[in-house]
Amino acid sequence: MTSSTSQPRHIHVAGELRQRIMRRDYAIGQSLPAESALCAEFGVSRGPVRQALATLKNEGLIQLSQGKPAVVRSHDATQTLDTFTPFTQWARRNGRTAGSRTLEVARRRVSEPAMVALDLNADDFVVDVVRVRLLDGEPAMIERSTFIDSVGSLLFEFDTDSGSMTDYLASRGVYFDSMEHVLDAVAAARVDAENLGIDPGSPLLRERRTSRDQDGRVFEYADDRYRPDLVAFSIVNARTIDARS
Amino acid sequence: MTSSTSQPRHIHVAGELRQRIMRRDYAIGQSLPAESALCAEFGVSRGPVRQALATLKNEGLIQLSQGKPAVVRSHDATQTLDTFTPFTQWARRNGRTAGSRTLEVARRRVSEPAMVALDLNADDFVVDVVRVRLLDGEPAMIERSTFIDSVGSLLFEFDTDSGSMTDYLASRGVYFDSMEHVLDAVAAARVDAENLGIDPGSPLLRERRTSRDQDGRVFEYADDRYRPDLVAFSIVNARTIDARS
DNA sequence: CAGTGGTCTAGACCACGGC
DNA sequence: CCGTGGTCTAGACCACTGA
Repeated sequence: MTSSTSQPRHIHVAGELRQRIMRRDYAIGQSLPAESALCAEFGVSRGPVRQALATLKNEGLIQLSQGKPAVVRSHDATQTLDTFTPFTQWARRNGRTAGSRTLEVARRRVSEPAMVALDLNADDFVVDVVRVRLLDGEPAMIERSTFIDSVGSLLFEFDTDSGSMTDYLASRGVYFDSMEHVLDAVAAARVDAENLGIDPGSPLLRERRTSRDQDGRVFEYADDRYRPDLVAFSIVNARTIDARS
Repeated sequence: MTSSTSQPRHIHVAGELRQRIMRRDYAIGQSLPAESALCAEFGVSRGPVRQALATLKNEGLIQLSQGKPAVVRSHDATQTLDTFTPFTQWARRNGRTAGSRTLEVARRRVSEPAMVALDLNADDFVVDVVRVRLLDGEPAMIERSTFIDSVGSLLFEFDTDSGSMTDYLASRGVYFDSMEHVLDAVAAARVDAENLGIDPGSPLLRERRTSRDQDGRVFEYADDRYRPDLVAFSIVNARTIDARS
């Protein structure tokens, strides 16, 4: 009877340990309890415990090595693969307020790059959403999302300035299951510059994203451009627990 | 008696499946054999098979879902967390030739940003290595690495133009175990522009990297600047097999 | 040397997918 | 409905760590 109705044990263990680490119960460099101790404490076998530790390792929180217990590496999971969490959630987690100013929501024929990414035909319709995203009130990013028609049509019933589009889509049964990101740099176009309050030609960090739902279907293509003085991407590239060769 | 002396079974299974996928034995969208079939074929229990599948999922090669076998998502693992493999290896894997033109290898007192990243004192010595990295003969990136003294001193016995610094360090017992990357964009400084053959002020993709060895010690800090017209970072952000909350 | 994590097995139960 | 993957257990062996 630990907490909610029925959560997989390894998730519960991971959550509990993550909380302790972020609460700074352990100093950086300090060891976690041995696996056997964790098994005893949580009343589970080694499987779930090891799965939980693998999760924390992937989040960059701990360091695993053979022969000795896991060691705390970092107190916050901000810098993670999960840095690619949706803008709103990311801001909230970092104690900042996210805002949004919608420039347009339009149903139209698909553009060239989106057509390729979404695997559509030239005469297919899509829904484009262009928004300026604010961090603590300041323009930090300009986001150009293109959704396949079936998903995009849901957005006309949604106030795109009000909150998290991700949460809204999830409530309508569309989950972001995996995303593919391509990162590079571009010079700010005139529109970009005007909306972000910077000089044309100054460097922007660009993220082009392809999102898939739980069934592996691509449903979003996005071109996001960030002001590098306000936002940077941080990624922990821990050798995956099982990738060695 | 499958292959080498004694390789963990899950690594062998992952390698075999990876090879089949990249060899295009399965079309994209096609299902892999069921876990039970894989168990039978490789003569192992479900544990190793599932660990192998988790690896491939993390590499973005397959899609896992409950109730049905894994589905092939991509034929090549180029776009992976492992995109952060060392430059030389990355180039080789993509069928391109990597080159290197060393600008300097110098032992000197640590610079401000490296001091912070490496957790050193202002009067500590480090070894700076500045190189222009070439792709098929063309300048693609300028790399400024700073190594802690004990590691950097190894580099004076190494021809930094000859091959992979990573491989060389590994041969001397220094392994890159995990790295932390911060990505943003900067305008090309005059030096950058000259060495990369571009205009000053044009946008560059910057990667600042902190590398740790197998014991979790930070030993390298690097500031790499890429020409965005030649290189982009590609990352697959699959929901980790065990991270759900 | 004893304790630890890395790996593996055999068997089990459940929730979900598709027929 | 049966087969699938998601999860879990109990027990085992080995390689490595550190006193």
